[in-house]
Amino acid sequence: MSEQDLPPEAVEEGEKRRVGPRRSEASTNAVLHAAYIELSEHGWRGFSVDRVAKNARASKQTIYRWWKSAACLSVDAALGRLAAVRTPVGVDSAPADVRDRVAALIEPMLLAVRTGDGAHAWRGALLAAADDQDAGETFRAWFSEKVKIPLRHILAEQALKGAIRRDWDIDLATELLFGPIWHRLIAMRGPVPESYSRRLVESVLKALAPN
Amino acid sequence: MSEQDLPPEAVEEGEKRRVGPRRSEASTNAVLHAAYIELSEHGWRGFSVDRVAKNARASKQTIYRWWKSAACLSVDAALGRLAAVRTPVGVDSAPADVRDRVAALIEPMLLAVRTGDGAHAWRGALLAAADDQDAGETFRAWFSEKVKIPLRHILAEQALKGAIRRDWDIDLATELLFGPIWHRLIAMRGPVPESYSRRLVESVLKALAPN
Amino acid sequence: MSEQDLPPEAVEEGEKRRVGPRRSEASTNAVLHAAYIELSEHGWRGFSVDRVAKNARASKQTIYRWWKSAACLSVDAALGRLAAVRTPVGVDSAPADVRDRVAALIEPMLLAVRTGDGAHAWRGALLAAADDQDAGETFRAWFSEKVKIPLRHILAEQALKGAIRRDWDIDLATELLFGPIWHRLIAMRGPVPESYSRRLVESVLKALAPN
Amino acid sequence: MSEQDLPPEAVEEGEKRRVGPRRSEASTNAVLHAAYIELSEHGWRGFSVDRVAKNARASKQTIYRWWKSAACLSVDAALGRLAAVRTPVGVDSAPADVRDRVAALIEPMLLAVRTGDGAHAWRGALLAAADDQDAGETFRAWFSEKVKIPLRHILAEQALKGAIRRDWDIDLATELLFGPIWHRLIAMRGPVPESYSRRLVESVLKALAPN
DNA sequence: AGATAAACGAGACGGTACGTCACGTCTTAGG
DNA sequence: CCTAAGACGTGACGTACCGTCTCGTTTATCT
Repeated sequence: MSEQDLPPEAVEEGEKRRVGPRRSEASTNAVLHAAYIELSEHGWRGFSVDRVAKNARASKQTIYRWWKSAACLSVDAALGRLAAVRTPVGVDSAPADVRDRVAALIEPMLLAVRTGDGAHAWRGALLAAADDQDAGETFRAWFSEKVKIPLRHILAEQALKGAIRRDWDIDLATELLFGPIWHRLIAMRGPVPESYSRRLVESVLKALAPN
Repeated sequence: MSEQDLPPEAVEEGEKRRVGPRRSEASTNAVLHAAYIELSEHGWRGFSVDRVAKNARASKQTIYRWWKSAACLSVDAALGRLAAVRTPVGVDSAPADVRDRVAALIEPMLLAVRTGDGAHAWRGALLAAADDQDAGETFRAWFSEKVKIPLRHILAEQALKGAIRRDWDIDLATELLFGPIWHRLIAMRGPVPESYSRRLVESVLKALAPN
Repeated sequence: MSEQDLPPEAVEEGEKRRVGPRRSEASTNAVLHAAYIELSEHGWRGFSVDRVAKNARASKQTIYRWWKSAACLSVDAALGRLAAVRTPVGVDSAPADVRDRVAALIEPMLLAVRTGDGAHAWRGALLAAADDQDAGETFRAWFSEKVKIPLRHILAEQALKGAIRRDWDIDLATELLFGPIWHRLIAMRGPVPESYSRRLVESVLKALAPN
Repeated sequence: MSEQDLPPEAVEEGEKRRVGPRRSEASTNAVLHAAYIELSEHGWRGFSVDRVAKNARASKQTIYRWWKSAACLSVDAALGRLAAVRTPVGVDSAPADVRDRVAALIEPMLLAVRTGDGAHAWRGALLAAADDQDAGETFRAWFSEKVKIPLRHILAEQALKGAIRRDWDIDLATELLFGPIWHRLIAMRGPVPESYSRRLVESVLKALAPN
C-alpha cells in the first residue's frame, strides 16, 4: 500500500537473496531527475541517454541495467513526479460530490503540468509512451490503475443512481475526460487554467447524462 | 479554389520570375511518399531522413531545401494524404443534419487512420507536430482551417437556433471532439471502429447542449 | 611568341567558325582570380569550386566548360600569375654570368612566392599538380618549357666550356635546382630570403662541377 | 629505447591511472593500414575518412578520437611504414664511409617508395603534411629527428676534418639532399632507381665541399 | 530583321563525404 | 556484483561540395 511505485523493477518478488551491493537509490534518483530535466529541455526526439548519464554522473551501463529503453526511463521520470501530488483525499470512500471525485482523477496531472517545466517534460514523456511499445504499456498500466478503474467505480455508482445513461462506455468516458487535456497540452501547447478542470468535468458528465 | 495545398512553397505569390530549374515535382512526391512509409515503419523517434532520402532516391540536400526539419516533412507527408479524402460534400452550405456536418470534420482523419498503415503513420506525424515547434505550427494551421473554423460556423448556427448552450467555447468544443480520437489512437493504440464517429459526435453535442 | 599562354583552350586551331558569343574574358579572369584567392585561403584540400563560382560571380557550368577539374584551374590560376613577372631580359641570348642566367630560371617563382599570399597559393597549386594527373601534366609542360629546356641550353654550353662535368644529367640538375625550393616552401613552410637564390645556384653549379 | 613511436598518444606520461577500457591496438593498426591503402588508391584530395573507417571496420569516432584530422592520420600511416625498414646499422657511431652514412638517411624512404604502392601513398602523405598545419608539424618533427639531426652530426664531423666547407648551412644541406627526392617523386612522378641514392649523395657532398 | 546557336548567371538535382552526436554493448578498475 | 568512466562499431545528423542538368537571358553570326 505504501510501497514505492518506482522503480517497479526493484521489487520483483521472486528475487532470491543476492550477494553484493543492491541497486543504488542515489543513482536511481539522480537518473530520474536528470531524465526529467532532459525531457523538458530537449523534448522526446532530442532525448539523449548519454546526456542523462553525464548529468546524473551515472554510467550508461547503470541506466540500461534498470530501464529497458530511453522511452521507459522517460515515462518513469514523469510518472514519478506524480507520486508526490497524488490524491490528498481518499478516492473511493469519500462521500464528496461526484464532480470533485472525477476532478480528482485529472487534477494531479494538471497540477504537475502547471509547475515549472512540467508541461515540456510531460509532453515528452507522453510522446515517449506513444512512440514506444514498452513505455506505452507502462503508461497504460498506470493510467488504468489511477484513472480508468477509479472512474469506472464512480460511473457505475452514478449509473445505479440514474445520474448517467445506462449504456455508458468506460472507454469513451476516459477518452472524453483525458483526451481534451492531451489535445490542449500536447498538440496545441496551450495553457491549462485553474478553471479548466471544472468545466471539463462538467462537460463530460453532461455528455454521459441519460437521454 | 482547386489549388493544391502542398507544397505551399510552390505558390508563394511574391516570388519574382526566377531563372534556372524549378522544384522537381517528382522528387517532392517521392519524398512525401517515402516519409509516410518511414513514419509507419519506424515511428517518430526512429524516423531517419537518411532512409527517406535513400528510399525516395533523393538527396538529403533536396529534402532540407524544401522542408525545415524532419518533423515538418512528417506532418506534410501525413496531411498530404488527407487531401484526397477530404469533404466529398460541401461543408458550409449543406442543409444536412448537424450530426453529419460535425462528423464530416473528423471523418477524413478517421478514414485515413483506418487505411493501411495509416494509424502508425498518423501517430508518428502527430508526435512530430507535438515535438517540434515549426511542425506544430503547420499542423495547427491545418487544424484551424479544416476543423476549428468550420466547427465554429456550425456551432454558431446551432447556438442561434438554441440547440447548444449560449456560452459555448470553441476551444473546449474542439478538444472534446478531437481529443478523444487522439487519446484512443495515439496513447491507447486502440482501433477506431466505424461506429465511433457517430457516438463521439453525439456525446460532444450533448455536452454542449443547453442547461 | 607574344601569344597568350592562358587560356590555351581558346586557341585551338582546328576550330571552325562558330555562331554565338565567344568565351568571356571578364569571366575567365574573375574565375582565375577567385581561384587564386581560394587557394591561398583554403589550401588545396579545402579548395571549393562552389566558392570560386560564387566569389567570381560565375556559374559552375562556366568553370567546368573551360577547365577539366579543380586541380587544372588551380594550376592555371597560379601559373597565370607568373606571366607578369617573367624574364624581363632574354634568357638564351644574354652574355651574362652563368649564375645570373640560372638564377633567372627560379627568380620568377621565388618572387611570386614572396608577394602577398603567394606562398599559400603556390603551395596549393603545386599540391594540386602533384595530386592530379591532368593538372600535373599542365605543370610539367610549363616546367619543361620554362625551366628544363632553358637550363639544358645553359648547361650544355657550360659543359662545352668545361665548366661542368661532362656526364651531367639534366634531371638531377633540375632536381637539385628546384627541389630545395619546393622542400623549403611546401614542406617546411619556411621563408625564402633574398639571398637564397644566389646560394642555391652556387651550390648547384658546384655540385655539377667537374671531378 | 625500444619504445614504439606510434601511436604517440599512448605514452603520454602525465596520464594518471584511468578507469575503463584502453585504446584498442587492433583498431589502431587496422586504421593505419586502411589509411595507407586509401592514400595509395585515392590520393590526398580524394582521401575519404568514411572509406577508411569502413575498410578498417572501425568507426569514424574512433578515428577522430585518436587523430586530429585526416591529414594527421595520413602522415602517421606513412611514417609508420618506415619504422620497419629503419636504420639497420647504428648511424652515429659507425666508422663507415661518409657517403654511406648520408645515404642511410634517405634510403628508408626511397625503399618505402619503391615497394608496392609506396610511391602513391607517400605522395599522398607528403601532400597531407604540406596542406595541413598539424600534420605538417608531425612530419617536420619526424624529419628533424630522423634526418636533420643525424645529418648535422655527420656534417659537423666532416667540417672538422675539413672535408666540407666551414660555413655549411644545415638547412641548405637538408634541402639539397631531400628536395630532389621530393621533386622527382611528387611533382614529376618519376621512378627512383637504385643508383639514384649514390649519385644524389655524391652531388650534395660535392656542393658542400670547401672552396 | 529574324533565326540559330553558343555562352552565360543562377541554381536544383542525386550523390558522397564531412565532423559530430547518440545509440547500446563491452572492458577496465574501484568499492 | 554494482558502479563510474569511457572505448568500441554502428548509423544518423545537418552541411558542404561534387559534377551534371535545366532554365531563361544575352550576344554574336548566318540566313
